[in-house]
Parts: sequence; C-alpha cells; structure tokens
Amino acid sequence: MPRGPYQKSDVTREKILSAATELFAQRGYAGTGVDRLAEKSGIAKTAIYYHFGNKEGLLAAVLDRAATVWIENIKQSAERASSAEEALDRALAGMRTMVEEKSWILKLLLLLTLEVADEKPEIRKSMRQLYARARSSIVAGIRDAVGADVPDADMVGNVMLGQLQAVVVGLELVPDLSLDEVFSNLREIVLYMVASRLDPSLQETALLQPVAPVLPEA
Amino acid sequence: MPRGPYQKSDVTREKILSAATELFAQRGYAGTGVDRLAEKSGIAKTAIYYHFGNKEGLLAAVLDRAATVWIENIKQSAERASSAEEALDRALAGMRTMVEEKSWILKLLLLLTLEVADEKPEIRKSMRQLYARARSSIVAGIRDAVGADVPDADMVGNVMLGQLQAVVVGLELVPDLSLDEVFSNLREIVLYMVASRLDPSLQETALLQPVAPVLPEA
DNA sequence: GTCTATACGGCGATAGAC
DNA sequence: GTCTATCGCCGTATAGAC
Repeated sequence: MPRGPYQKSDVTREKILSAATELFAQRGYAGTGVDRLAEKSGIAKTAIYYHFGNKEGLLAAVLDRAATVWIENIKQSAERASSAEEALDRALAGMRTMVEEKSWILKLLLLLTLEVADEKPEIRKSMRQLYARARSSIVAGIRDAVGADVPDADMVGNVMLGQLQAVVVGLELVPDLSLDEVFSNLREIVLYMVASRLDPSLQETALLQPVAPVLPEA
Repeated sequence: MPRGPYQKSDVTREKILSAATELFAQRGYAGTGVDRLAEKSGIAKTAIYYHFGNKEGLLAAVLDRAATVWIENIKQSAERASSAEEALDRALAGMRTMVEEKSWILKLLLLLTLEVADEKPEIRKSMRQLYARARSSIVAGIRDAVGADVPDADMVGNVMLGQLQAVVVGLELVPDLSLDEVFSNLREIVLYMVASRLDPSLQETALLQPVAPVLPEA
C-alpha cells in the first residue's frame, strides 16, 4: 500500500468538500454515510474526522461555502438595480431561485442549526456568522437602495430570512406551494416595513379597532 | 421469565408516549435512546417499533399531542378578547409563551419536518395536518376578531407561523434574542396585512420609488 | 502535522422464535 | 406483545507511515 508523499492538506480538504457537496445534494445528509464519502473522495474515513471533526462539521463547511456563494450572487444582482423596488425584486428573485434550485442548502442549513446549535459552539458560531452575513447584506442593500439609513433595518432582514426559511419548510409539507403568492406577499411586507420606518406615520393601521366585533366576555 | 397477560394496546401506547414526552423534553430527541425509552416506560424496545414504526413515528405522535394542546389554548385565549387588537395580542402572547416555555416542541416539530418529510408520507401528512390546524385557527381567529372574512387570510397565518419558527431558529443562534422586538415587529406586520387586505388602498407604499438612489448600471 | 488501516462501542432498526 | 440475535452506520481509539 504505497503511501506516497502526502498531498497538501488543502487539496485533501477540497477533495472531501467537493465529494460531500455532491453526495449531500444527491442523496441527502442522512442518506450519505461517512464511509461512502471516504470512498468517493478517495480519502480515508478517519482523515475526514481529522479535518472536520465529525460529519456535522463537514456539513457546516459545505454549507458555509455554498451559502456564501449565493449571498454574494444575490448581493451583486441587487446592486445592479436602478431603483429601490427593482433592487428588492432582484433580491427576492435571487432568494426564489435558490429555493427552487438549491433548496437542499437552505434545508440542511436549518437542520444543522436545529440539531447541533446546542452543544457544538463551533458550529453554532459558524451558522451565526453566516446568518449575520446574509442579514447585513440585506441591510446594506436597503441602505444603498433607499439612499439613507433605515431605522431597525435589521428587522427587515430578519423577516426576509425568516420567511425564506418558512418557505423551505412549507415546501416540505406542501410541495406545490405557490411561490408566486409567497414572494409577492413578502415583497409587500418588506415595502411596508421600509416605508413605515422611513415615515412612522404609516404605522397608523389601527383601523382595526372600530371594526372589532363583539365577542363573548370571559 | 413470566410474560403475563399482555396489557391493552392503548395503555401501552400511553405509557410509551408519556415516557417519551418527558425524556424528549429533558434530554432532547437525539439524546434519548430507544433503549432508555423502553426502560423508562417498562415496555420492550421492539414493542415501541411495533406501535410507532420507528423513533420518528413516536416523535410525531408526541409532538402532535403536545402541539394540539397549545393550539387549543391559544385559540381559546384569543376568543376571550374584546377587541381585534386584543385578540391579536393574546395570540401573540400565547405564541411567545410557547417559545419561552416549550420551545423544544417547536424545535422538534421543525426538525422532524425537515428530516423526514421526504420518504415518510405518514409523518409528512401528520405534520401538514398539524400546520393546517394551526393556520386555520389563526384564520378563524382573524375572521372572528374582525367580524368579516379577510381576503387571503391564509397568508397572514403563514407569516405568523413562519416568524414563529424563525424565532425558534433565531434563539438557537442568538440565545439572548429580544423577543420583545421580534413580537412587536410581528404585531405590526399582522396589523398591516389585515388592514391592507380590508382596504387595499393601504398598499400604496410605493413612496420608495422617489427616494431611490442612483446605482451604477450593469 | 498529515494521513492510512483496523478494530471496536453505541444506537437505530429489523427478523424470527415464542 | 416479548425475547434474542443481527445488521448498518456514526464515531472513536489506536498504532503507525511519511
């Protein structure tokens, strides 16, 4: 069994990462055994643990890379817009494309967060940073598009990312969920949130009060 | 080894369910081995598989029961309100309490959906029905509170449940997340959504357009 | 420090006898 | 329903080559 001069660590990491990216996308996370990853990448099973700690650490690395690419793409697309609304539409279109074509990334991102955020500080940190990058891209996008700092723009980012993740979960339950409806609804909400933060008088939606019906008292 | 007359199936199911509810809440899902469940409930390991198919089937049963109780509680609380806004506040308070006190239910609900919705039609169906029950409770609550049918009230439900789940994920990443902020933000959004559906002229938030800055063309 | 090979313990899940 | 295997897969431990 020739052991040859060993490859540089980075090369090995890359082989593992690309094999894992392919197999996780194809067969899912749970459906991809570490033994199979070792075989596919041509690297010993124990070396995978040496590099990534455990299967979840490998997943975190795969997802971090994949998601970063998407964040960057969407950001750049939005920057090419010539109006604030177009910037929003481009961002939403990017999110939608990701849901349609790479939902496994979003799905596993959620899964990883829920499964290991307790007890694995390193992975939690990695996920938190990824989320922070996505959200600050949105905040920056809003600032650029509107041309001014929007108060509490963080919350707009939270809502967008929250609804994005809700779509992923929703598709799992209702595969024929209407993305048109969901995204146009989200568009409307974001427009309202930004507008009401720029002009707080818009929050006067309490026209609900007078319409209130009479319900039996407890 | 006396095998005795076997207990009725329902009694056995109940023993398993209550043991699982307790252990899943205490030690988490992954942290609770089926062997331990068998020991704690006093029922043989294989009988658990006999009753629930597999560990995930058991989890689905546990969650269905626990979540149904919460949906009912929140619904009843909202019905006791004397105005539309109070009904919303009661519903939001109920959701918040659930996040604060029983977030493991929401967390595992999400996890189960993401992990097994493919490949396990029974569990997917169970989760979808649960989601549908929660959403139709919201829709009915809105109808009762406003005293009229709100067009596309489904989407309001989707947004509320989506943000609820986003909070659960968010807390996993940022344990000191401000629930005050998140829920008051959600309150604002729901009020807007309902109001704009009752009076579509409110959707004229396109005051963003004039503020649009000039960005470099691609 | 980087990697291989083997063996082993733990857990979910199934099969078959009773 | 219970029991006793038994399988597969994650993860670890160990020992050692380059």
